[in-house]
Amino acid sequence: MQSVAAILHADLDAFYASVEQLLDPALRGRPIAVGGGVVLAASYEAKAFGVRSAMPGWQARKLCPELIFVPGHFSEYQRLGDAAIDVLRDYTPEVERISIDEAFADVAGSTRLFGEPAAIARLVRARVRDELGLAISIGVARTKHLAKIASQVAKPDGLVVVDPDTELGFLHGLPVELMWGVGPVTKARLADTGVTTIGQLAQRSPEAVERLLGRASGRKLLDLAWNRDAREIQTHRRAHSVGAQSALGRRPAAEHVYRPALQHLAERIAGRLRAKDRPCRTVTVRVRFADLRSVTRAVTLRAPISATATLTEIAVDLVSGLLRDHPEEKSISLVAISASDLGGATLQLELPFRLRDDGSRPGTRKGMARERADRAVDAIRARFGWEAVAYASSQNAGGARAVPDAFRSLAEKEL
DNA sequence: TCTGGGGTCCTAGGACCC
DNA sequence: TCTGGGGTCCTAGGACCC
Repeated sequence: MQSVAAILHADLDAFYASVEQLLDPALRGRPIAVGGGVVLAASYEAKAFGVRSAMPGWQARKLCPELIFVPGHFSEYQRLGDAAIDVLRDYTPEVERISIDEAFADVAGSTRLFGEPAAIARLVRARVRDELGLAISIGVARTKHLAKIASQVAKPDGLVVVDPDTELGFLHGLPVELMWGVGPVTKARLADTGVTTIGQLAQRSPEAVERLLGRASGRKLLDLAWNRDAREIQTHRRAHSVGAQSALGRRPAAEHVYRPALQHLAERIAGRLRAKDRPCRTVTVRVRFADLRSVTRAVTLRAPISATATLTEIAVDLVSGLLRDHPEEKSISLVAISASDLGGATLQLELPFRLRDDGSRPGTRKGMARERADRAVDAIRARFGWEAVAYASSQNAGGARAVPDAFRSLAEKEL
């Protein structure tokens, strides 16, 4: 092997639930779930009963009658997640954060200062335990994919180092669903052809796997099965899309239902676009019907937009068109907006003939009014917080079932 | 009692241009 | 007069990840 095993994958164990047990000692050792109407996260004690995230609250209670629901300390999750990643950064700047509780790190350049990768992993685990009170599992391997699998195998609260000389032996004994990109559907398709382990997958011909899973997915999966993974750590990743969605329960497919919901989503999205100066050119909406089937509609504009009112109007138009195409659907259970085709972060100059957000020329009465309104709202929110002001029609759009906005923010990626 | 929310990537087909 | 094909952009749907 040419290179050493110097990629770390670090993953905080049952993160949200562990933070709650850290904050309240009475919760330690007990089955708990963050959330209420729906389980946002579960402790290991709750998982032992079959409780999973995204599970409806009533179902979780049925599986585990002693389950304790806690509302969640979202700002603490952010603080402690950041702090744990910062521990990794003390050993290398080559850190790629995947989510609030998970990151890759390349420590190949750090061994003279801090010792072997495995020693660095032990240091990180001990410091996260001592300084933050949290368990973090780490996998160490030559590639990202293998490090990620190793950290999964290491859980709970463990360390697994995969030696470059024995990596295929380690990999091939494991079930296929541990691989990145193998979910329930792919797992079932593979099982139909007798493949349940990564080793069995590796023995299949490329043609057979590509026929089964498609060209790109098949190749990718076979590469991973042979640990051919050339991906490097990416320290600065920017999002390619920004979206938001809102579950509605079961509501009539009528404008008085979806307009306020879309308005609220558009506010959140357009605010993020303006904050990073990354207007979007493509707007996609999704509507989920009562039977959980969902359909999408998209439009790509000639000029990029970031005004809340414009995004709202486009989304409302797309959704009403979509519903006209499905007259048989009388109720909807979710609406979503996604903004993509994002512009660069460079400041846009006021070119005289450039089309504005709303398709009008700059300086028109409509365009100027929208800009003034957005700028005023952005400024108030920057000073007094998001809740300080709302566009009239989006008030109370969330409803009692909604997940708190603070929870949503945790999953947002850097724009 | 009925199933969250924010993202990425891939496939297939059509429109359009050269 | 008929047949062809590649490339790009866009839309819709789906699988997957955390």
